[in-house]
Amino acid sequence: MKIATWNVNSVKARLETVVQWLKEAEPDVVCFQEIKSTDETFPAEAFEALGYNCAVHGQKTYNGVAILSKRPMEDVTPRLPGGDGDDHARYIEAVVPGDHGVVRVASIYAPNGNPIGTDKFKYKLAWLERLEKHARELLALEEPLVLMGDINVIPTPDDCYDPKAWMNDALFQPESRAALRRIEFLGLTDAFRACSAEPQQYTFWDYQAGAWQKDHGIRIDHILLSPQAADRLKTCVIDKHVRGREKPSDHVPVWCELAV
DNA sequence: ATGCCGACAGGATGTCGA
Repeated sequence: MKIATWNVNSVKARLETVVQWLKEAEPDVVCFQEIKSTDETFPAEAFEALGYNCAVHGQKTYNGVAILSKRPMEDVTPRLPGGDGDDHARYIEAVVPGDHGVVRVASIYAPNGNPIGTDKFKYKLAWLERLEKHARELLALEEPLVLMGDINVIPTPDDCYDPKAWMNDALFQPESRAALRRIEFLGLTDAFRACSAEPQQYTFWDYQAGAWQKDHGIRIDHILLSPQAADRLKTCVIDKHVRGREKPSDHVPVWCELAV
């Protein structure tokens, strides 16, 4: 089963680009982040025409996540538990049938958290703590689990072009990195790092300052696997070339192949 | 030191992203 994640930076502005990639990559399941559309305005028809079922948790203007699956999904849960009063659409989870049992998949859009020293940074850390708590509960199910999306954390200095340039950014704060480590240390495997130790492999390049041309990127889109999913991991790939196309998202797709 | 670019809402330009 090929399972992908992609922060598309507006599904409506990106529809042509996204459809082209879906036709080429043919993922069985794909998680989108930053769809920037409501459930009502999500262009489901374009994806249904390619054979996908859509589970959408959207909101107007900002955020918004979705899961597309060729096979019908079960147990669709459009929110992260906890955080009462939090109305950001940043999490959706569903169960997808495979050839040899089910896989639980979550599309995650963690808060950016900039600037540091503000309520936005506190919100980021609190949100990641909620994710940790939920991940602990899901891991107790002892089933193949794929937590994937724009986690908005640079895990190590090897995952950015210039650690100094990110020193004062929320994405590279010690507290942010520790929050991601705590989630991973519950027993989740970074699928990309399980397949490659190569440094400077990025999933995001800023639109500004010629970041793409200079390869000034960061790796912030992650695929985290439960032991039952990691045992079935065959490969994990960053579709870097997509960033060089017309009208690109600032993020590129990341996908893994699981023997499920 | 700051903006650079891009999407959005709305109808100019401020907010947000990372």
